[in-house]
Amino acid sequence: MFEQSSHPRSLKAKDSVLCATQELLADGGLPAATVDAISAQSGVSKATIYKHWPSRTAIAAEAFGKQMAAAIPLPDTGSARGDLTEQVRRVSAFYAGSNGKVFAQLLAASVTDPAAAPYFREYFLDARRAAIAELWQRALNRGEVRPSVSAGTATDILFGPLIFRLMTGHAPLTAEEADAISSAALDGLLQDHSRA
Amino acid sequence: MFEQSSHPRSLKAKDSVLCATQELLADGGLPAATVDAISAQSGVSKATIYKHWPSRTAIAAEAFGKQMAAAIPLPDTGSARGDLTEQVRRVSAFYAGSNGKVFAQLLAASVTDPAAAPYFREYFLDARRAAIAELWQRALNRGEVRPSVSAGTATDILFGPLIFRLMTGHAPLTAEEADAISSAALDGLLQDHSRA
Amino acid sequence: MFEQSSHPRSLKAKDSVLCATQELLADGGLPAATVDAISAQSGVSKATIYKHWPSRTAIAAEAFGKQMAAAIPLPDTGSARGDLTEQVRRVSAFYAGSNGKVFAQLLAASVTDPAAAPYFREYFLDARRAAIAELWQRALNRGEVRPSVSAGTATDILFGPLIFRLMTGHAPLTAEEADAISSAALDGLLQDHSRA
Amino acid sequence: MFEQSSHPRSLKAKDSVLCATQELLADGGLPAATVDAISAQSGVSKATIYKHWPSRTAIAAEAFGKQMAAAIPLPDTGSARGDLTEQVRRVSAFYAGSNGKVFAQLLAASVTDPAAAPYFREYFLDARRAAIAELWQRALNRGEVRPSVSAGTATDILFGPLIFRLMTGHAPLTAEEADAISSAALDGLLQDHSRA
DNA sequence: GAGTAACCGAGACGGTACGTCCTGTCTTGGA
DNA sequence: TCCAAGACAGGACGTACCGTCTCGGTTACTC
Repeated sequence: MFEQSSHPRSLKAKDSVLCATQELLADGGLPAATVDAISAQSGVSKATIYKHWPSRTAIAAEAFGKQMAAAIPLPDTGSARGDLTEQVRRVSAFYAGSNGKVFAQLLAASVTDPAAAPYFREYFLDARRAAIAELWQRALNRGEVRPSVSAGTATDILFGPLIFRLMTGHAPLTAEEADAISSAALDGLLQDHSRA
Repeated sequence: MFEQSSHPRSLKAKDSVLCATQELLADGGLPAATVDAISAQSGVSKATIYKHWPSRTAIAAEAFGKQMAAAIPLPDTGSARGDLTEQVRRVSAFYAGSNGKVFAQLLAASVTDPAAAPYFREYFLDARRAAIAELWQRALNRGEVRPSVSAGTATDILFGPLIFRLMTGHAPLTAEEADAISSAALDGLLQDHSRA
Repeated sequence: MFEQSSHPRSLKAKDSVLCATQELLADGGLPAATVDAISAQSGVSKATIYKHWPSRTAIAAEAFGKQMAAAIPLPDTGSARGDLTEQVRRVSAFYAGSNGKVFAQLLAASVTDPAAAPYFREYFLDARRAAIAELWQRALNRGEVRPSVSAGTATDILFGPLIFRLMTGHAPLTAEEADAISSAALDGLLQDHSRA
Repeated sequence: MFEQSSHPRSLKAKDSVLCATQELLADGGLPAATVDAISAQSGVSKATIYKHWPSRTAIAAEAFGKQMAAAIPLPDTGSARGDLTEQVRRVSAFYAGSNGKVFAQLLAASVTDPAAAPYFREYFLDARRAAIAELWQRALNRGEVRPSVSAGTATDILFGPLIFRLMTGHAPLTAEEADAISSAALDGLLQDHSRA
């Protein structure tokens, strides 16, 4: 029930590190969040940092993920189409902003650094995908979406294009583009009678 | 008529570099393709290498892109649905293999290294997207696909999910999954009368 | 009658530490006798260790000194020349062995770590020098040695060369070399007619 | 004849390093001469430093050795006794000063760091011992010293005691003590009638 | 053909970050 | 009251790679 660690200072150190990392990420993106810089800014020694995280990418993922957890609240418009359209728009806007840059750097770093991948997934993907899955299940119960399509597949189709554009920059992430994507994708995901 | 470059050695040097890089990529992925290693393996000095490319990622993009150019020939099944379904399957299979790993590393590196992004786009995205766009246009002419959806949007919806999975590894890239994606996506992209 | 110390654990802790340190020294020399390693091996916490010794070198000096106290018993051949020659030979042999290595490391560490120097002196030098001094005094009483030379100076002249060789390794520490040193030192370096 | 290195910058870098190290040694002794500090002070990167020397002790040995090469010129009083007595006095005075501290640290470090030992020997021992050997040979030719004693043994007997005292600090390094040592060593320790 | 550029290999170099190691202090909770 | 257990800051270590630079030899055009 309670934090029973015999050494509660761990918590203070972790907090300091995450807080310092957030500042560094905000200032200079992932490249600025070197372990040395985090150590200097947080007052936590490198050795301690490496006791808590396997790599700097993992730290950054946790720091940025926690900070961004509530940045994109799930919409509730009453309809699956409305919810999903809005959510695609929100995620697109998030990716388009300065946070999107950091997110992309983080995702990129997770590819290179296998130790960080689980952190990235935990702090960015899992919760969000679960929320979308719940939303999808509700819509399914209401008969709004095609039962043949799984929540995971739907999520990938709706948000994969945004990731694609974020990573390669081959197309903009404007609200119009977001709507174009969600509109085209939803026509295949929703039941016919739910289509616009 | 003849090669009239005043310094044809450039060409040999470029070739050597690209060839060496391909080998290094095949052996140890992008991390193995350090500039020092490329220089050593190719016999081309670092100075010369930096005369031809802005960064190691650019070299790797060009080397890997050229090698993979013909790895995924566009299908021609006679129908838009058939072509696109098959293409999604092929790309998915490519991503799932060992080359997909390198591709992911390359895409990740392009995020970090702005100088390499154009190379990545030229050698991986542009030609392929153009080909899909052409395929899309043909389908459009035949009335198989919805005119409201642009080729770019369609491409992103079909292949973005694969990129998403490749980068995060949150879901497998099997043929079944590829079909699930293309099937669900195409229902929104194709004209009603073309749907399965 | 019984162990009546108010904190008998101290004694046990000291013993454990010294014993553990001896093992570590035997296995890997001074570099292996890390405070963490000593703590782990002895089951005595670092805090407790630092209550008893000022530094790890001090621990090692005490541990190794106690162990080696009786390793080189003073000879008693009946004559000053015989005793001193034999003693130089014994010390040389000791230095030449694997224990000599540890001894050298300890002496070296004492230079760097001022807190350990008294420990080193207590456990290695004082008793031995006192013994030699006693031997010297006996010889003096018997008229065997020059009264103009103090016991300390004689000790330095006889054993300084061994230390010199041990530390720099510029010459071997064989029995022959030991004899050459003691012989020359005991006789003097100059020709008789050149002496003051 | 001339320095024909294809990369003369090596020399500048080496010089900078040695010069910076000398300053650091003068200011804070060997502990101050960390590789990081040397790098910072000299403007030479750590990687380059490690290309030229195997360890910081080696750098310090070379830097300090070169600086001190001429610090103790060999005396020439006309007699072996005079020369050797004076030389022992000079070396003792050198050891007693602040440079002696650094010398002791260097010798101590050479024990711990095998890679540095050759540097120490080259820059401190070899030349000096060779000079003494020459002096010894001259004295031998003049019949001043015993032919049964080698130059090396004589050197060890005369200077070993100084090293011994320098390292352990068990006795002072005053001029009087130096004279006591050289006098006793040159004459021998035993009474004439006790000698073999 | 000899002269003269541009070009190239080789690799040293400064810089930056890495991840590891050990020390000596300090804290906590249990015996 | 004392201790084991071990977290922690601090700081040096030696390594890796980057991208720049300099050197001296070679090549291939020019005259």
